[in-house]
Amino acid sequence: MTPPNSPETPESAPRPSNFIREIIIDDVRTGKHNGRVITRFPPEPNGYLHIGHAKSICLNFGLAKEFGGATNLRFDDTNPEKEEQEYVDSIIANVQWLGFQWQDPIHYASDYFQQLYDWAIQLIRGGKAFVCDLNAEQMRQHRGTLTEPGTPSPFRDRSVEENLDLFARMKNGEFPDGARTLRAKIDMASPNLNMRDPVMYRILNAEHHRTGNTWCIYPMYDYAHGQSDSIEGITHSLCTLEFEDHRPLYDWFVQQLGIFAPRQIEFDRLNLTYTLLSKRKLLQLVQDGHVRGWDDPRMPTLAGIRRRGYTPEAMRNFCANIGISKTNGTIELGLLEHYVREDLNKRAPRYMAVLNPVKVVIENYPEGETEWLDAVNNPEDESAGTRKVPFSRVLYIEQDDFKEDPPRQFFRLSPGREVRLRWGFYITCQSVVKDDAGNIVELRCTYDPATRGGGAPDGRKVKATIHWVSAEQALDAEVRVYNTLFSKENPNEVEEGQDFLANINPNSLEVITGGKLEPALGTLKPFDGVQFERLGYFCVDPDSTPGKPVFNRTVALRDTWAKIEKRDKAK
RNA sequence: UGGGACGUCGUCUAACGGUAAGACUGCAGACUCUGGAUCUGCGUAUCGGGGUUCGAAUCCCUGCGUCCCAGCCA
Repeated sequence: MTPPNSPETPESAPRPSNFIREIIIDDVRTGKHNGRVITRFPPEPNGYLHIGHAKSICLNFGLAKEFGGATNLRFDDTNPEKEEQEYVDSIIANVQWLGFQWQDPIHYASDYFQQLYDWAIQLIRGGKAFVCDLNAEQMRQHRGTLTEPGTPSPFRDRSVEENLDLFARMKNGEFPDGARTLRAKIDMASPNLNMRDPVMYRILNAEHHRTGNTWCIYPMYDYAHGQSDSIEGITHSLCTLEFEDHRPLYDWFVQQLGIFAPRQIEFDRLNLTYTLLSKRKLLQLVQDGHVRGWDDPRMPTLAGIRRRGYTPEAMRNFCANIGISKTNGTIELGLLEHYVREDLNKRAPRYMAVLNPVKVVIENYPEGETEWLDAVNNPEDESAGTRKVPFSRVLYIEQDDFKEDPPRQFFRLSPGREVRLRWGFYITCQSVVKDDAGNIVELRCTYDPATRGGGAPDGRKVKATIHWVSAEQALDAEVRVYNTLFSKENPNEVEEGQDFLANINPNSLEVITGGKLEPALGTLKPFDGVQFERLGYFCVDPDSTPGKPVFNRTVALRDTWAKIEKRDKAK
């Protein structure tokens, strides 16, 4: 197999394997299912997809593709109270954004409601299911505990006829919500709680986003999932570790029904430092206004990271390399950022932008004059070409790039020192202008016309190259700089009586309004990703308006100087 | 105190009875018109205790630790 996006990269580094892939290799080798591999990605449409889902998507689609199979997209829509069309739409868009194509058509568990109902009747006829009149509280009491067996429902031995009648009446809407359930008749003494006569159907007079009011009884996950897999001919049904205890039940239904038996295999859920991957908690962040929405660039949702500027390629590389196992681990955020930088470094065009400007006046440059200098768009990609950047007497540079009293390893501009302006000239700082309060308002510099383009004919060297923007042509921009949403590696680690909200990082969003951009940056479209030289990768936010661009910082560049500074401060 | 699963560098993953390997991070250096990128080097790990074996991360026993399960959620 050839990776589609990297023709120059031979398959030198073999795709990392994992235990599921080994199982499939073995199945294919032994001719199980005639070598067919069909997987599925089965989200419940009750929220937005997040990075954890990306791992599952990459696994399912990746494996099927590798073995010449296919992957179904199936919505597990068996709980109408929590599910909405909005979520269906966003999930479809997210899967496509990640770059995967499912086998047509899109499936829904709700497509199988009638078949599931018919199978339930079959189980009733076989004495394998019964209608139970216990309410939720009573059922809990009968279930027993982790250490004590349960006790059978008093309704367990109803006749087949009575069960058939009652179940039909449940379906016909004769009973209120919660009045009765249909339960599988398995083993109330099983050490696995899932096998203690689990509920198959509950009465729910709720409108379903697809089936409307056709049904007032809805199948439970355990009853619907395996059979849905079976109907679709799924060969390998991959899910996360918490479903291990459900596998015996999954197998039980399929076996009792005598239908095609997929194999459920469980793998570890993704955890990321400084990040929460729980739909419930993400929903709370949105509803309580801690973030600006599901697609807030600080959110770990796919909509959020897309807006943040993370690329599908980076996400796929990340997922392919974190591995699949059964260990409960936590990936460091830095690893994700590594893959983002790696991808963007190859592809993002470079521009110059000054986020915290200080004015520089080139004293020996003529007033009112502008010249256009050539700048390389991407040193990593010659085909990206060059562009013109205006240079004039008044410029902006980054405040951090000047220190009146430079510390030992500071190479940038300071009084009397010469540095290079990227793609421009060598300049030397002659004097510093301050206001009455002592704040620096302006740097007076001179330039060397012989260094045009950045080279010195006499061969003299400078230790630093800094970025800059010509004041006259500069575009004003809002730049949103993001930090982690939580200040703790594990946001769930809290003191007694607190919840994860206590760990929200108050500095997760920093809005810079006085950013200065080189003019070429005005031609970009929303979601375009670029590098601001020496600062990081940024992308255009959809909040941008024609006169007022808004950028999001995707991820900062690795910053050796910041590291030195931090270390020195710690001393 | 039931059942299910899992313990390998700081983190994640590999090694399938035969020299514990890779990635990220960290540190040091080279190079550089981005203190970017790239390149080079260095470092740290088999949960504990027994056993089987010529040989154990791997098999067995035992202890310890972590995660999941008592929804008419998925």
